[in-house]
Amino acid sequence: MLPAFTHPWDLTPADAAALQRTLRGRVEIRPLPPVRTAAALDVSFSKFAKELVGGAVVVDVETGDVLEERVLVGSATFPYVPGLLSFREGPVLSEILMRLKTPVDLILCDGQGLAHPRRFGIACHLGVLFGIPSVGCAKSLLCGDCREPGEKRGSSTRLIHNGDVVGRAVRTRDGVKPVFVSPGHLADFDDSVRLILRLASRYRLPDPIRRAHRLVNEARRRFGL
DNA sequence: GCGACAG
DNA sequence: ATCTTGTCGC
Repeated sequence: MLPAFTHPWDLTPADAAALQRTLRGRVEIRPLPPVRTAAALDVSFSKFAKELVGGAVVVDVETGDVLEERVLVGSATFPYVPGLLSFREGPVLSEILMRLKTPVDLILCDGQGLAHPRRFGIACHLGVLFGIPSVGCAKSLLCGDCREPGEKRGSSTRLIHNGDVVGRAVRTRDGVKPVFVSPGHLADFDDSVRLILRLASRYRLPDPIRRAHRLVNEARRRFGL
C-alpha cells in the first residue's frame, strides 16, 4: 500500500524506505531507459545566514549542453548528521525538481545512493520520490570499505558494507582520487558507473555536478548569503 | 567506551 | 559544507 501524499517530501523516512523495498522487490530492474537528460543537484550552505542554496543543472547527456538551471533558497531546518543528509538537503532539492520545466531522465546526486548504512542515501530518496532513475556520486565515503582502484581512468573496485556490495570506487581520471558511485533508483551498478564515467571525462567529478556546484556557490554570493 | 562519519 | 592565501606541481 503506497502512502498518499500531496508533496513528495510528505513521505516519512519509513514510508520512503518501505516504498523502495517494494519497488526493488517487485519491479524488475529493466534495462535503464535511454538517458537523454540528467539533472545534477547540489547545495551551498551559508553558515551565518543558516540558509541553504539549492540548485539544479539539467544537461543534454549526449552533447553536454545546459538545458536548464534553477536555484532556490531554503532554510536549514535540519542539522547535518551523517546518514541523514536527505533531511537537510532533500526538501529544497525536491522543491527544485518539481519546478523544472525540462523532462529529466536521470537525477545525479552529490552524495551516496545505496552506499548508505540503511541502503538509502539521498540519491535513493530523491529517485524513489520522483520515480526517476538516479545515481549517487560522492567525493568521500560514508560507510563500507574497498580496495584502491587501478591508477588509470575507468578502473573500479567494489565497495562493500556488512557483506553487501553497495557501490564502487571509480577512478574517473588517471592518478586522481576515486569517486564513490552507487545506484540510487532504477539503475544497477554498471549503469551507474557507465553514466558517471561518461559524464566525467575531463575532471574528477561529472561535469553536471561541477556546474551545479558552481551554480549554487555563485548564487549564494550574489544573494549576499 | 571507542572510532567513524555523504554534505 | 564553511572559514581562507598562498603555493606546489603538471
